[in-house]
Amino acid sequence: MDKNLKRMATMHRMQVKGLELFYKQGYYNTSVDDILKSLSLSKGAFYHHFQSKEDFFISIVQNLIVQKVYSLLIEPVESSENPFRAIEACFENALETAEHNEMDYGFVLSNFMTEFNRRNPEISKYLRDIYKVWEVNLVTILQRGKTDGFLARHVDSEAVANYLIASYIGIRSLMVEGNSKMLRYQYMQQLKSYFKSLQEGALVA
Amino acid sequence: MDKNLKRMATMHRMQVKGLELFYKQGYYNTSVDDILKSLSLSKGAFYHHFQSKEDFFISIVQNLIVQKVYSLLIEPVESSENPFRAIEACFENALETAEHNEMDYGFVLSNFMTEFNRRNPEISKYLRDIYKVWEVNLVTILQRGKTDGFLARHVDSEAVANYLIASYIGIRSLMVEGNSKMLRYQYMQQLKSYFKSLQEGALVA
DNA sequence: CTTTTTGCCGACCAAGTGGTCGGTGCCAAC
DNA sequence: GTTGGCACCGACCACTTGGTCGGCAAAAAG
Repeated sequence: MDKNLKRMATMHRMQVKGLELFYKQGYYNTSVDDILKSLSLSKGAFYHHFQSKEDFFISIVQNLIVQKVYSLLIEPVESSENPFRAIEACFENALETAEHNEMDYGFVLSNFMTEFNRRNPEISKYLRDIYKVWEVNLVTILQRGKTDGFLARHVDSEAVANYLIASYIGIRSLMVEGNSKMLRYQYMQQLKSYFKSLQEGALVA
Repeated sequence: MDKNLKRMATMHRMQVKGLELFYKQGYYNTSVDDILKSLSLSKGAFYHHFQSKEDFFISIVQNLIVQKVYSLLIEPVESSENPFRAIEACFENALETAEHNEMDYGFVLSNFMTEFNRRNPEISKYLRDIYKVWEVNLVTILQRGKTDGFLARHVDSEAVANYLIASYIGIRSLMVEGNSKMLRYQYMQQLKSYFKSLQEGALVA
């Protein structure tokens, strides 16, 4: 009965190494053999567990990437009174994690989104759905921030959420080029400045 | 003597089609044959003009991509009194162009940057240099905006420049997923709100 | 103890990949 | 008009790609 355990273990090993290499080198630039070689496994093992390279990647998205985004960008934001402080803390932490990652290749989600856009609609859809959850989560806590008096009522929560997501994607993209500590600092500084303009009582015009 | 003209014309045709396909499908996912086939040219023609696929791509960066970024994001910003209005107009126009592009695959520069990061340092360098020029240009006009009294003097121009670049990269990334008109509108709205927080006389704390 | 199932092996395949090279026809210079 | 150079051709090469398949050892089921 622990055959099933072994099965799961091997699959998981493949997925973890797969994500690592796909993230590092890109999906199309990483061969199934690359992954297998670095795990000392055979072609047979791979196609015994997964139908195809594409099927394999989708399982990675559902099992590993979803989880990553949730634990790094969604859950940390959910519980706090002041949404600005919650988002700041979450982003600061996420950027710091990236900064201390020796081998940083950017925001996983956005990298894959770029690679698969209109080239593989099915995979794109899975990735887009993760974005959607993130966006909805941000909108929710921003709305709550309005009723709690932190955000000015005229502010468009969806617009703010998308602006936040955009800036996060972008800064993660820039950080890969190096100088990430400075970039993180500058980013947090401007984020706070931006948040000021959304506060109740900020000058609007 | 118009042999040279023909040479240039053919090379240019290859570069234009090459950029189109590399942009659409990615560099590693586009073969030299793909490009040649869609131009009805032969392998011989290609390797007569370019040393390698990599050399070919570098020539595209230097001849086409640099020019694109300059004319879309650098030159339009240079001449105006109010840097905020200049940047707003420039970004609005750039986003509108992207929006009306039937086949939009995101911001060329950032897509390729993602694809080549740490996988091909030489190409990465060429791309990074273009970013640098963009950043320096933004810093310059922001600094001028300070002496002209548009920006508060305590504002960190470099931080603002990077924040602007990040948000632009990000929103272009998001726009590819569709709904780009709404995203552009929301983005411009938040950009203006952010700019307010940088004005002389904005509440700081 | 046999039989079936299962995780895994690795040789093999067709279809590409980037790149080479001997050749061909055309245009310009003499 | 001969000749030399140049743009271009396309068969060919070694190698890699995603994917298949018959087989094998070990564990589970009978």
